[in-house]
Amino acid sequence: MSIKAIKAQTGFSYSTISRVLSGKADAFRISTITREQILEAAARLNYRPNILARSLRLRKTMTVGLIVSDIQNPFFGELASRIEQDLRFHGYSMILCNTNEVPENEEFYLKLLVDRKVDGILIAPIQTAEWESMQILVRETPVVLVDRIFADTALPWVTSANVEAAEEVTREILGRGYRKIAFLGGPPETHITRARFKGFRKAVVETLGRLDESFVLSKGYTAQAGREMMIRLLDERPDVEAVLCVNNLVFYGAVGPVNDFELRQARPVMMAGFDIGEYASLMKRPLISADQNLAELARSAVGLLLEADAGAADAANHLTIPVVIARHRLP
Amino acid sequence: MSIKAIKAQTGFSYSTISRVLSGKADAFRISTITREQILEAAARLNYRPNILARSLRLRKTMTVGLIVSDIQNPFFGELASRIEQDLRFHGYSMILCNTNEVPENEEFYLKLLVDRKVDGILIAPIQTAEWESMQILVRETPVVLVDRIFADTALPWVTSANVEAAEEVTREILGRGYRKIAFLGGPPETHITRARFKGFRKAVVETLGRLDESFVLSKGYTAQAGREMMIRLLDERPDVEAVLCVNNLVFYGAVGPVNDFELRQARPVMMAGFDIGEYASLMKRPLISADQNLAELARSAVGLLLEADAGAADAANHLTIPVVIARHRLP
DNA sequence: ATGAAAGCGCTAACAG
DNA sequence: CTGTTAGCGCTTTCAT
Repeated sequence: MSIKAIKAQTGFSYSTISRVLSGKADAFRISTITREQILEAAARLNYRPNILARSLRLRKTMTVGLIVSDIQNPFFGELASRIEQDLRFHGYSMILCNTNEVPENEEFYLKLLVDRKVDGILIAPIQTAEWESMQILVRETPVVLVDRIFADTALPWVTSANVEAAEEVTREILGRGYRKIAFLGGPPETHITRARFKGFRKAVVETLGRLDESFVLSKGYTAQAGREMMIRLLDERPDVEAVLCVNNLVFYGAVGPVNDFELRQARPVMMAGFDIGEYASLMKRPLISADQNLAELARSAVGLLLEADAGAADAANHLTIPVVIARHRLP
Repeated sequence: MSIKAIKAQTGFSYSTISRVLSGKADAFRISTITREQILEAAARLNYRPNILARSLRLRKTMTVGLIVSDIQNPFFGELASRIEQDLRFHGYSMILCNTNEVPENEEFYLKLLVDRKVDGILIAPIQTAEWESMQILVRETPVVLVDRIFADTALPWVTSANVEAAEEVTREILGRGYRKIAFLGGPPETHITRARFKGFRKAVVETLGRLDESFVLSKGYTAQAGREMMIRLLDERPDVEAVLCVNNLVFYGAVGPVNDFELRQARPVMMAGFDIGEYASLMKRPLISADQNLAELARSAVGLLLEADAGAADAANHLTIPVVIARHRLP
């Protein structure tokens, strides 16, 4: 009823009105007087185009979906925020979907987004490989993986230099004289845990000759998992001197038990983790954080997706972003 | 092209196919054999309805927008997550918009959501009153305010019992013998800051007879603001004994300076704040946290919105949810 | 129990 | 420079 209303007011046709309203007046050399009348009527009637109708007609929604596993995690909060800003800069809106680390939700949202005819999907997947229905959906809509990725896939992805970062942090810990060093991981088959453990193991094996398996735990990416792993570790290996946590939440979960332990034993435990970022200032303890470059991760992911959307040949579509090591309260 | 494809395969008409596919087969007493053929063809062709077309036709998108000020804040992360779950339970999707505490973005997103024909909007506003263009937009789409609200508005809202919670926390601090107690607020004209300060002042004045204004600061809701306020407070009133922070981020920003101060002065400062939640376990310090009931806040907000969407008479549409006081590392 | 046809609001040939 | 018209994919009277 809306262009129609302007038509009723001004007497111009659908096409002319549509042209003026979507900024194509110049291209069609619409007369100034006509433009003015149309724009005036539009303003007066408070005209707003119906995006649904436009999208249906153009087969383009100017919307992309972002699927993350845990929006309560400030890491994903920042990632989502940055991606949204980048997308908005390019004229796209974002629909944010939160799977809460539940694999079934991943399929649900993927379908939802495809049904909504989004122009593309960014996903930090929970699952460890392309599942069946994903294969089908992906044929319709460009998908880019970010942060968490599948090891072997033709899909474009962008992730951090996880192996290198974990190795560097571990070497730093070893360089400070700690020997009994543990790793608290997420689900063992996930890319992030595998990559970070790989770097950790490399540094330990190359420095100490061997890795003591009783120092390696893996359970999940949540604070709850971190807490449980740490309690178990301190119980089974009370001689532990340092620990590397696979992500921020595992670190946050582990801190409590470590604090208690230190009080009882009067001996500090060195802690390190990924993406502690700002939250390092809450703690009085020394710590090392490998902070991913979220700005770059977001920018690259959006870049890859928009390229894919524009139908670009998938050239260099696998990107790895360096990680920055930050030392807190350390000499 | 999609119902059309099934039509081509089965020979049935648009109407019959549409009826079967949208579960109205019983109502129209479509014969079993027909249903089977249609469903079989749909499955084979991997049919998915075009939501855009359906929404355009039905004038209903089954989507609501949520506008928050800072999605990097785990508080809003949890709020968004809970609201999304509740909405999903009722069959709605959610578009999440992040204003980053920038007022202009608020208007931008409000327009965007209205243009997208969302069925309703939930918003935790930055601004302190209904601004002009909001008035217009709101005529088209139901809006419910959550957490941050406007003091005097006919719009439905749900918020926490902020005055009472702040008062209770302050009395608890005073009851523990602290006298020189400060308040770190957000922007002074915002509802949350006003309400929490009101409770704080009431407890202080009733207990001590008067409130020393040099213990009251207000700047913003970010960690940066919290840090700056705390540094200034410790500089100007180094005799301060306790501090109540208006929200979690202000608390997080304030912790660093307080830690340093305590080390220098060998005297502890009691800290309290809102919605510290899980993050309390990161810190070794005693603290008091007034934790909002996010589950209930989310549930109520969604309830009010769906009622408004259903066109219910706006009966009791202003809800206040109790807050829980949590003591950490305190006798 | 099924079909024909109109219309949601918009854009883009095509026509002048 | 402007207008006519078809059609995006779906739902829904109104017929039969």
